Amino acid sequence: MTDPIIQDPPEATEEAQAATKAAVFNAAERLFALHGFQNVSVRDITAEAKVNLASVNYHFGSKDSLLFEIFRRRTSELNRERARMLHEAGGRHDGKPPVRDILEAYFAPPLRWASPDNDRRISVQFIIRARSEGTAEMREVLRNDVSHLARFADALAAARPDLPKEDVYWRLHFILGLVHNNRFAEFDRLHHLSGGVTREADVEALLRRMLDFAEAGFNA
Amino acid sequence: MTDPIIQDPPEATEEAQAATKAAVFNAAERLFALHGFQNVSVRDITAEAKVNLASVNYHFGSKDSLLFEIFRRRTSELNRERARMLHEAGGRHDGKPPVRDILEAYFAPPLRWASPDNDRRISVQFIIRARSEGTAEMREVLRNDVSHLARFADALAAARPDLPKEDVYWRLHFILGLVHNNRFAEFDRLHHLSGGVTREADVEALLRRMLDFAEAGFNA
DNA sequence: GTCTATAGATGGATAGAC
DNA sequence: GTCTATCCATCTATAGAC
Repeated sequence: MTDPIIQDPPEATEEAQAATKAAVFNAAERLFALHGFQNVSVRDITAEAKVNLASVNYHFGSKDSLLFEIFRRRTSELNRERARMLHEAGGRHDGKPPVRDILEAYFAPPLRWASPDNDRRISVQFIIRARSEGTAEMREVLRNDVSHLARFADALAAARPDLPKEDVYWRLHFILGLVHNNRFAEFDRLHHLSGGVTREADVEALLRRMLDFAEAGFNA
Repeated sequence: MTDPIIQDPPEATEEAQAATKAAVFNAAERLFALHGFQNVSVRDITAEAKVNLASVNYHFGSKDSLLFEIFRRRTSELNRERARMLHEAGGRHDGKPPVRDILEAYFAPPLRWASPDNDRRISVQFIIRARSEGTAEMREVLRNDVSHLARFADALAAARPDLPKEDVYWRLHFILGLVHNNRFAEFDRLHHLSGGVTREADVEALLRRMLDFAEAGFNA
Protein backbone atom coordinates (compact mmCIF):
# COMPACT_ATOMS: atom_id res chain seq x y z
CA MET A 1 0.00 0.00 0.00
CA THR A 2 2.76 2.47 0.81
CA ASP A 3 4.54 4.12 -2.04
CA PRO A 4 7.52 1.89 -2.90
CA ILE A 5 9.56 4.95 -3.81
CA ILE A 6 9.38 6.36 -0.31
CA GLN A 7 12.19 4.76 1.61
CA ASP A 8 14.07 5.37 4.83
CA PRO A 9 15.83 8.71 5.21
CA PRO A 10 19.24 8.66 3.46
CA GLU A 11 22.72 9.11 4.92
CA ALA A 12 21.66 10.37 8.29
CA THR A 13 20.23 6.98 9.13
CA GLU A 14 23.35 5.09 8.18
CA GLU A 15 25.44 7.32 10.34
CA ALA A 16 23.08 7.05 13.26
CA GLN A 17 23.04 3.31 12.86
CA ALA A 18 26.82 3.06 12.81
CA ALA A 19 27.01 5.34 15.83
CA THR A 20 24.56 3.18 17.76
CA LYS A 21 26.46 0.04 16.88
CA ALA A 22 29.74 1.59 17.93
CA ALA A 23 28.22 2.83 21.20
CA VAL A 24 27.01 -0.67 22.00
CA PHE A 25 30.37 -2.16 21.07
CA ASN A 26 32.33 0.22 23.27
CA ALA A 27 30.00 0.06 26.23
CA ALA A 28 29.98 -3.72 26.11
CA GLU A 29 33.75 -3.98 25.90
CA ARG A 30 34.13 -1.63 28.82
CA LEU A 31 31.62 -3.33 31.08
CA PHE A 32 32.79 -6.84 30.20
CA ALA A 33 36.41 -5.88 30.88
CA LEU A 34 35.56 -4.32 34.23
CA HIS A 35 32.98 -6.72 35.63
CA GLY A 36 33.24 -10.01 33.76
CA PHE A 37 31.13 -11.49 31.02
CA GLN A 38 28.53 -13.23 33.13
CA ASN A 39 28.07 -10.26 35.41
CA VAL A 40 27.02 -7.89 32.66
CA SER A 41 23.54 -8.09 31.16
CA VAL A 42 22.23 -6.74 27.90
CA ARG A 43 20.32 -4.26 30.01
CA ASP A 44 23.54 -2.99 31.58
CA ILE A 45 25.09 -2.54 28.16
CA THR A 46 22.22 -0.67 26.57
CA ALA A 47 21.86 1.53 29.64
CA GLU A 48 25.57 2.40 29.56
CA ALA A 49 25.44 3.08 25.82
CA LYS A 50 22.22 5.08 26.22
CA VAL A 51 20.47 3.10 23.49
CA ASN A 52 17.35 1.01 23.62
CA LEU A 53 17.28 -2.53 24.93
CA ALA A 54 16.70 -4.17 21.56
CA SER A 55 19.82 -2.66 19.99
CA VAL A 56 22.11 -5.50 20.94
CA ASN A 57 19.99 -8.08 19.20
CA TYR A 58 19.27 -5.82 16.25
CA HIS A 59 22.90 -4.97 15.53
CA PHE A 60 24.71 -8.09 16.71
CA GLY A 61 22.14 -10.88 16.81
CA SER A 62 22.70 -11.90 20.40
CA LYS A 63 24.74 -11.13 23.48
CA ASP A 64 27.14 -13.96 22.68
CA SER A 65 27.64 -12.76 19.12
CA LEU A 66 28.45 -9.29 20.40
CA LEU A 67 30.95 -10.76 22.80
CA PHE A 68 32.52 -12.81 20.05
CA GLU A 69 32.75 -9.85 17.67
CA ILE A 70 34.60 -7.77 20.26
CA PHE A 71 36.87 -10.71 20.92
CA ARG A 72 37.71 -11.25 17.24
CA ARG A 73 38.35 -7.61 16.54
CA ARG A 74 40.62 -7.02 19.54
CA THR A 75 42.65 -10.22 19.31
CA SER A 76 43.29 -9.74 15.61
CA GLU A 77 44.40 -6.16 16.20
CA LEU A 78 46.75 -7.30 18.94
CA ASN A 79 48.21 -10.16 16.94
CA ARG A 80 48.66 -7.94 13.89
CA GLU A 81 50.65 -5.50 16.00
CA ARG A 82 52.80 -8.31 17.36
CA ALA A 83 53.41 -9.69 13.88
CA ARG A 84 54.41 -6.23 12.70
CA MET A 85 56.97 -5.89 15.49
CA LEU A 86 58.33 -9.36 14.83
CA HIS A 87 58.66 -8.52 11.16
CA GLU A 88 60.52 -5.30 12.00
CA ALA A 89 62.84 -7.18 14.32
CA GLY A 90 63.59 -9.54 11.46
CA GLY A 91 64.36 -6.58 9.22
CA ARG A 92 66.93 -5.34 11.72
CA HIS A 93 68.73 -8.70 11.87
CA ASP A 94 68.72 -10.20 8.37
CA GLY A 95 65.56 -12.21 9.12
CA LYS A 96 67.02 -13.90 12.20
CA PRO A 97 66.25 -11.72 15.23
CA PRO A 98 67.75 -12.65 18.61
CA VAL A 99 65.61 -14.09 21.41
CA ARG A 100 65.19 -10.83 23.24
CA ASP A 101 63.83 -9.01 20.19
CA ILE A 102 61.37 -11.82 19.53
CA LEU A 103 60.12 -11.70 23.09
CA GLU A 104 59.81 -7.94 22.94
CA ALA A 105 57.57 -8.21 19.89
CA TYR A 106 55.28 -10.45 21.91
CA PHE A 107 55.35 -8.55 25.20
CA ALA A 108 55.39 -4.93 24.18
CA PRO A 109 52.03 -4.47 22.40
CA PRO A 110 49.75 -5.59 25.26
CA LEU A 111 51.94 -3.87 27.84
CA ARG A 112 51.88 -0.55 26.05
CA TRP A 113 48.17 -0.84 25.37
CA ALA A 114 47.61 -1.50 29.04
CA SER A 115 49.46 1.57 30.26
CA PRO A 116 47.21 3.85 32.33
CA ASP A 117 47.05 6.67 29.81
CA ASN A 118 46.30 4.46 26.80
CA ASP A 119 42.69 4.15 25.72
CA ARG A 120 43.33 0.58 24.64
CA ARG A 121 43.85 -0.39 28.26
CA ILE A 122 40.31 -1.66 28.47
CA SER A 123 40.78 -3.84 25.38
CA VAL A 124 43.68 -5.65 26.98
CA GLN A 125 41.65 -6.39 30.07
CA PHE A 126 38.87 -7.68 27.85
CA ILE A 127 41.23 -10.04 26.04
CA ILE A 128 42.70 -11.34 29.27
CA ARG A 129 39.23 -12.06 30.59
CA ALA A 130 38.28 -13.86 27.42
CA ARG A 131 41.00 -16.39 28.12
CA SER A 132 39.39 -17.62 31.32
CA GLU A 133 35.75 -16.57 31.09
CA GLY A 134 35.12 -16.85 27.37
CA THR A 135 32.37 -18.85 25.77
CA ALA A 136 33.02 -22.29 24.31
CA GLU A 137 33.28 -20.66 20.89
CA MET A 138 35.99 -18.28 22.05
CA ARG A 139 37.97 -20.94 23.82
CA GLU A 140 37.76 -23.03 20.66
CA VAL A 141 39.40 -20.21 18.74
CA LEU A 142 42.04 -19.67 21.41
CA ARG A 143 42.92 -23.35 21.38
CA ASN A 144 42.99 -23.86 17.61
CA ASP A 145 44.05 -20.55 16.14
CA VAL A 146 47.72 -20.77 16.92
CA SER A 147 49.06 -19.44 13.61
CA HIS A 148 50.25 -16.22 15.18
CA LEU A 149 52.07 -18.22 17.85
CA ALA A 150 53.63 -20.52 15.28
CA ARG A 151 55.56 -17.58 13.84
CA PHE A 152 57.01 -16.82 17.26
CA ALA A 153 57.86 -20.47 17.87
CA ASP A 154 59.64 -20.63 14.51
CA ALA A 155 61.56 -17.43 15.21
CA LEU A 156 62.67 -18.72 18.61
CA ALA A 157 63.74 -22.05 17.12
CA ALA A 158 65.77 -20.21 14.48
CA ALA A 159 67.41 -18.06 17.14
CA ARG A 160 68.41 -21.14 19.12
CA PRO A 161 68.85 -23.95 16.58
CA ASP A 162 70.75 -25.99 19.17
CA LEU A 163 67.69 -26.19 21.45
CA PRO A 164 65.40 -29.23 20.98
CA LYS A 165 62.01 -28.25 19.56
CA GLU A 166 60.28 -29.67 22.58
CA ASP A 167 62.15 -27.24 24.83
CA VAL A 168 61.30 -24.33 22.55
CA TYR A 169 57.60 -25.06 22.88
CA TRP A 170 57.63 -25.57 26.62
CA ARG A 171 59.59 -22.42 27.26
CA LEU A 172 57.33 -20.47 24.95
CA HIS A 173 54.43 -21.80 27.02
CA PHE A 174 56.03 -20.51 30.21
CA ILE A 175 56.65 -17.15 28.56
CA LEU A 176 53.00 -16.85 27.56
CA GLY A 177 52.15 -17.36 31.23
CA LEU A 178 54.01 -14.18 32.08
CA VAL A 179 51.75 -12.13 29.84
CA HIS A 180 48.54 -13.74 31.01
CA ASN A 181 49.47 -12.94 34.58
CA ASN A 182 49.20 -9.21 33.92
CA ARG A 183 45.82 -8.75 35.55
CA PHE A 184 44.68 -6.03 37.93
CA ALA A 185 44.20 -8.54 40.73
CA GLU A 186 47.71 -9.96 40.41
CA PHE A 187 49.31 -6.53 40.45
CA ASP A 188 47.24 -5.65 43.48
CA ARG A 189 48.45 -8.72 45.29
CA LEU A 190 52.05 -8.02 44.40
CA HIS A 191 51.65 -4.44 45.55
CA HIS A 192 50.19 -5.64 48.83
CA LEU A 193 52.88 -8.28 49.34
CA SER A 194 55.76 -5.95 48.62
CA GLY A 195 54.45 -3.21 50.85
CA GLY A 196 54.06 -0.87 47.90
CA VAL A 197 57.55 -1.20 46.46
CA THR A 198 56.39 -2.33 43.04
CA ARG A 199 54.89 0.07 40.52
CA GLU A 200 53.44 -1.47 37.39
CA ALA A 201 52.56 1.97 36.02
CA ASP A 202 56.07 2.32 34.63
CA VAL A 203 55.45 0.27 31.51
CA GLU A 204 58.91 0.43 30.02
CA ALA A 205 60.53 -0.65 33.28
CA LEU A 206 58.07 -3.53 33.58
CA LEU A 207 58.80 -4.55 30.00
CA ARG A 208 62.51 -4.59 30.77
CA ARG A 209 61.93 -6.73 33.87
CA MET A 210 59.79 -9.18 31.94
CA LEU A 211 62.35 -9.41 29.15
CA ASP A 212 65.21 -10.01 31.60
CA PHE A 213 63.30 -12.79 33.27
CA ALA A 214 61.93 -14.42 30.12
CA GLU A 215 65.19 -14.23 28.20
CA ALA A 216 67.12 -15.87 31.02
CA GLY A 217 64.42 -18.50 31.40
CA PHE A 218 64.34 -19.27 27.71
CA ASN A 219 68.12 -19.60 27.54
CA ALA A 220 68.33 -21.67 30.73
CA MET B 1 1.19 -31.83 71.22
CA THR B 2 3.88 -34.35 70.36
CA ASP B 3 5.79 -35.94 73.22
CA PRO B 4 8.79 -33.62 73.84
CA ILE B 5 10.96 -36.61 74.83
CA ILE B 6 10.66 -38.15 71.39
CA GLN B 7 13.47 -36.64 69.32
CA ASP B 8 15.27 -37.40 66.10
CA PRO B 9 16.97 -40.79 65.77
CA PRO B 10 20.49 -40.72 67.34
CA GLU B 11 23.85 -41.33 65.65
CA ALA B 12 22.50 -42.59 62.35
CA THR B 13 21.15 -39.12 61.64
CA GLU B 14 24.44 -37.37 62.29
CA GLU B 15 26.23 -39.72 59.97
CA ALA B 16 23.64 -39.34 57.26
CA GLN B 17 23.83 -35.59 57.64
CA ALA B 18 27.60 -35.55 57.38
CA ALA B 19 27.42 -37.83 54.36
CA THR B 20 24.94 -35.53 52.64
CA LYS B 21 27.06 -32.50 53.35
CA ALA B 22 30.16 -34.23 52.01
CA ALA B 23 28.31 -35.38 48.91
CA VAL B 24 27.23 -31.81 48.19
CA PHE B 25 30.74 -30.52 48.83
CA ASN B 26 32.36 -33.00 46.46
CA ALA B 27 29.79 -32.72 43.71
CA ALA B 28 30.00 -28.92 43.83
CA GLU B 29 33.80 -28.89 43.71
CA ARG B 30 33.79 -31.26 40.76
CA LEU B 31 31.19 -29.39 38.74
CA PHE B 32 32.64 -25.98 39.50
CA ALA B 33 36.12 -27.15 38.51
CA LEU B 34 34.91 -28.65 35.25
CA HIS B 35 32.37 -26.08 34.07
CA GLY B 36 33.00 -22.85 35.94
CA PHE B 37 31.22 -21.22 38.83
CA GLN B 38 28.56 -19.34 36.93
CA ASN B 39 27.73 -22.26 34.69
CA VAL B 40 26.77 -24.60 37.52
CA SER B 41 23.43 -24.20 39.26
CA VAL B 42 22.34 -25.43 42.66
CA ARG B 43 20.10 -27.79 40.74
CA ASP B 44 23.09 -29.25 38.91
CA ILE B 45 24.91 -29.80 42.17
CA THR B 46 22.08 -31.52 44.02
CA ALA B 47 21.35 -33.68 40.99
CA GLU B 48 25.00 -34.76 40.76
CA ALA B 49 25.15 -35.46 44.50
CA LYS B 50 21.80 -37.27 44.38
CA VAL B 51 20.40 -35.22 47.24
CA ASN B 52 17.40 -32.93 47.37
CA LEU B 53 17.41 -29.39 46.08
CA ALA B 54 17.20 -27.75 49.51
CA SER B 55 20.38 -29.42 50.79
CA VAL B 56 22.71 -26.69 49.64
CA ASN B 57 20.88 -24.00 51.55
CA TYR B 58 20.32 -26.23 54.55
CA HIS B 59 23.94 -27.29 54.96
CA PHE B 60 25.81 -24.26 53.61
CA GLY B 61 23.40 -21.34 53.75
CA SER B 62 23.72 -20.36 50.10
CA LYS B 63 25.44 -21.21 46.86
CA ASP B 64 28.07 -18.54 47.47
CA SER B 65 28.80 -19.78 50.97
CA LEU B 66 29.29 -23.30 49.63
CA LEU B 67 31.67 -21.96 47.02
CA PHE B 68 33.60 -20.02 49.63
CA GLU B 69 33.86 -23.00 51.98
CA ILE B 70 35.36 -25.16 49.24
CA PHE B 71 37.74 -22.36 48.37
CA ARG B 72 38.94 -21.89 51.96
CA ARG B 73 39.43 -25.58 52.60
CA ARG B 74 41.39 -26.29 49.43
CA THR B 75 43.61 -23.23 49.45
CA SER B 76 44.55 -23.75 53.08
CA GLU B 77 45.40 -27.40 52.39
CA LEU B 78 47.55 -26.38 49.45
CA ASN B 79 49.36 -23.62 51.30
CA ARG B 80 49.96 -25.87 54.29
CA GLU B 81 51.61 -28.43 52.01
CA ARG B 82 53.78 -25.75 50.45
CA ALA B 83 54.80 -24.42 53.86
CA ARG B 84 55.70 -27.94 54.94
CA MET B 85 57.97 -28.44 51.93
CA LEU B 86 59.59 -25.05 52.45
CA HIS B 87 60.20 -25.92 56.08
CA GLU B 88 61.76 -29.26 55.08
CA ALA B 89 63.98 -27.52 52.54
CA GLY B 90 65.14 -25.22 55.32
CA GLY B 91 65.92 -28.25 57.47
CA ARG B 92 68.20 -29.62 54.76
CA HIS B 93 70.16 -26.37 54.44
CA ASP B 94 70.57 -24.86 57.91
CA GLY B 95 67.50 -22.68 57.44
CA LYS B 96 68.77 -21.07 54.24
CA PRO B 97 67.59 -23.19 51.29
CA PRO B 98 68.81 -22.36 47.77
CA VAL B 99 66.52 -20.77 45.20
CA ARG B 100 65.71 -24.00 43.41
CA ASP B 101 64.53 -25.74 46.60
CA ILE B 102 62.33 -22.78 47.47
CA LEU B 103 60.75 -22.82 44.04
CA GLU B 104 60.22 -26.55 44.23
CA ALA B 105 58.29 -26.15 47.49
CA TYR B 106 55.97 -23.75 45.67
CA PHE B 107 55.64 -25.65 42.40
CA ALA B 108 55.52 -29.28 43.44
CA PRO B 109 52.31 -29.53 45.51
CA PRO B 110 49.87 -28.24 42.89
CA LEU B 111 51.68 -30.09 40.10
CA ARG B 112 51.58 -33.42 41.90
CA TRP B 113 47.99 -32.89 42.95
CA ALA B 114 47.13 -32.20 39.33
CA SER B 115 48.67 -35.37 37.95
CA PRO B 116 46.10 -37.50 36.11
CA ASP B 117 46.00 -40.31 38.66
CA ASN B 118 45.67 -38.05 41.69
CA ASP B 119 42.20 -37.53 43.10
CA ARG B 120 43.16 -34.01 44.12
CA ARG B 121 43.42 -33.07 40.43
CA ILE B 122 39.95 -31.59 40.57
CA SER B 123 40.81 -29.46 43.60
CA VAL B 124 43.67 -27.83 41.75
CA GLN B 125 41.43 -26.94 38.85
CA PHE B 126 38.94 -25.51 41.31
CA ILE B 127 41.59 -23.29 42.90
CA ILE B 128 42.86 -22.08 39.54
CA ARG B 129 39.33 -21.15 38.53
CA ALA B 130 38.79 -19.29 41.79
CA ARG B 131 41.58 -16.92 40.84
CA SER B 132 39.76 -15.60 37.79
CA GLU B 133 36.10 -16.42 38.36
CA GLY B 134 35.83 -16.11 42.12
CA THR B 135 33.35 -13.94 43.95
CA ALA B 136 34.34 -10.56 45.32
CA GLU B 137 34.79 -12.23 48.71
CA MET B 138 37.24 -14.77 47.31
CA ARG B 139 39.22 -12.21 45.38
CA GLU B 140 39.42 -10.13 48.53
CA VAL B 141 41.06 -13.06 50.31
CA LEU B 142 43.42 -13.75 47.41
CA ARG B 143 44.51 -10.12 47.36
CA ASN B 144 44.96 -9.64 51.08
CA ASP B 145 45.97 -13.00 52.46
CA VAL B 146 49.56 -13.01 51.33
CA SER B 147 51.13 -14.42 54.50
CA HIS B 148 51.98 -17.72 52.83
CA LEU B 149 53.66 -15.82 49.98
CA ALA B 150 55.59 -13.62 52.40
CA ARG B 151 57.44 -16.69 53.66
CA PHE B 152 58.53 -17.51 50.12
CA ALA B 153 59.54 -13.93 49.42
CA ASP B 154 61.64 -13.90 52.61
CA ALA B 155 63.29 -17.19 51.73
CA LEU B 156 64.14 -15.97 48.25
CA ALA B 157 65.55 -12.73 49.61
CA ALA B 158 67.70 -14.71 52.05
CA ALA B 159 68.97 -16.94 49.25
CA ARG B 160 69.96 -13.92 47.17
CA PRO B 161 70.79 -11.15 49.67
CA ASP B 162 72.57 -9.25 46.89
CA LEU B 163 69.34 -8.83 44.92
CA PRO B 164 67.31 -5.65 45.59
CA LYS B 165 64.02 -6.41 47.32
CA GLU B 166 62.09 -4.88 44.47
CA ASP B 167 63.60 -7.41 42.07
CA VAL B 168 62.77 -10.28 44.42
CA TYR B 169 59.12 -9.30 44.44
CA TRP B 170 58.83 -8.80 40.71
CA ARG B 171 60.52 -12.06 39.90
CA LEU B 172 58.35 -13.87 42.41
CA HIS B 173 55.38 -12.34 40.63
CA PHE B 174 56.58 -13.73 37.31
CA ILE B 175 57.14 -17.13 38.90
CA LEU B 176 53.59 -17.21 40.23
CA GLY B 177 52.43 -16.63 36.66
CA LEU B 178 53.99 -19.92 35.64
CA VAL B 179 51.84 -21.82 38.09
CA HIS B 180 48.63 -20.02 37.22
CA ASN B 181 49.17 -20.86 33.59
CA ASN B 182 48.73 -24.58 34.29
CA ARG B 183 45.20 -24.82 32.98
CA PHE B 184 43.67 -27.44 30.73
CA ALA B 185 43.09 -24.89 27.98
CA GLU B 186 46.70 -23.71 27.98
CA PHE B 187 48.08 -27.23 27.81
CA ASP B 188 45.68 -27.96 24.98
CA ARG B 189 46.90 -24.98 23.05
CA LEU B 190 50.52 -25.90 23.61
CA HIS B 191 49.78 -29.45 22.52
CA HIS B 192 48.12 -28.15 19.39
CA LEU B 193 50.90 -25.69 18.61
CA SER B 194 53.67 -28.21 19.06
CA GLY B 195 51.97 -30.85 16.97
CA GLY B 196 51.70 -33.18 19.95
CA VAL B 197 55.33 -33.08 21.04
CA THR B 198 54.56 -31.88 24.56
CA ARG B 199 53.16 -34.15 27.22
CA GLU B 200 52.13 -32.55 30.47
CA ALA B 201 51.17 -35.94 31.92
CA ASP B 202 54.76 -36.51 32.98
CA VAL B 203 54.57 -34.44 36.14
CA GLU B 204 58.15 -34.82 37.30
CA ALA B 205 59.49 -33.85 33.89
CA LEU B 206 57.22 -30.81 33.81
CA LEU B 207 58.34 -29.85 37.31
CA ARG B 208 61.97 -30.04 36.20
CA ARG B 209 61.24 -27.87 33.15
CA MET B 210 59.43 -25.28 35.26
CA LEU B 211 62.26 -25.22 37.80
CA ASP B 212 64.92 -24.80 35.10
CA PHE B 213 63.03 -21.89 33.60
CA ALA B 214 62.07 -20.19 36.86
CA GLU B 215 65.47 -20.59 38.48
CA ALA B 216 67.24 -19.08 35.48
CA GLY B 217 64.69 -16.28 35.35
CA PHE B 218 65.01 -15.51 39.03
CA ASN B 219 68.81 -15.42 38.85
CA ALA B 220 68.84 -13.38 35.66
C1' DG C 1 15.10 1.68 12.64
C1' DT C 2 13.63 2.62 17.35
C1' DC C 3 11.50 1.39 21.46
C1' DT C 4 8.15 -0.67 24.65
C1' DA C 5 6.07 -4.56 26.42
C1' DT C 6 6.31 -9.14 27.14
C1' DA C 7 7.17 -13.91 26.24
C1' DG C 8 9.86 -17.76 27.74
C1' DA C 9 13.40 -19.81 30.36
C1' DT C 10 16.34 -20.30 34.33
C1' DG C 11 18.00 -20.08 38.86
C1' DG C 12 18.35 -19.03 44.02
C1' DA C 13 15.92 -19.43 47.90
C1' DT C 14 12.20 -20.93 51.09
C1' DA C 15 7.66 -22.48 53.12
C1' DG C 16 5.41 -26.27 54.69
C1' DA C 17 4.16 -31.17 54.55
C1' DC C 18 6.04 -35.42 56.18
C1' DG D 1 16.23 -33.35 58.60
C1' DT D 2 14.32 -34.37 54.11
C1' DC D 3 11.96 -33.19 50.11
C1' DT D 4 8.51 -31.12 47.09
C1' DA D 5 6.25 -27.28 45.32
C1' DT D 6 6.55 -22.68 44.57
C1' DC D 7 7.81 -17.85 44.96
C1' DC D 8 10.28 -14.23 43.02
C1' DA D 9 13.95 -12.09 40.68
C1' DT D 10 16.60 -11.81 36.55
C1' DC D 11 17.90 -12.42 32.05
C1' DT D 12 17.79 -13.08 26.81
C1' DA D 13 15.26 -12.58 22.95
C1' DT D 14 11.44 -11.00 20.17
C1' DA D 15 6.85 -9.34 18.61
C1' DG D 16 4.52 -5.42 17.33
C1' DA D 17 3.39 -0.48 17.69
C1' DC D 18 5.17 3.80 16.01
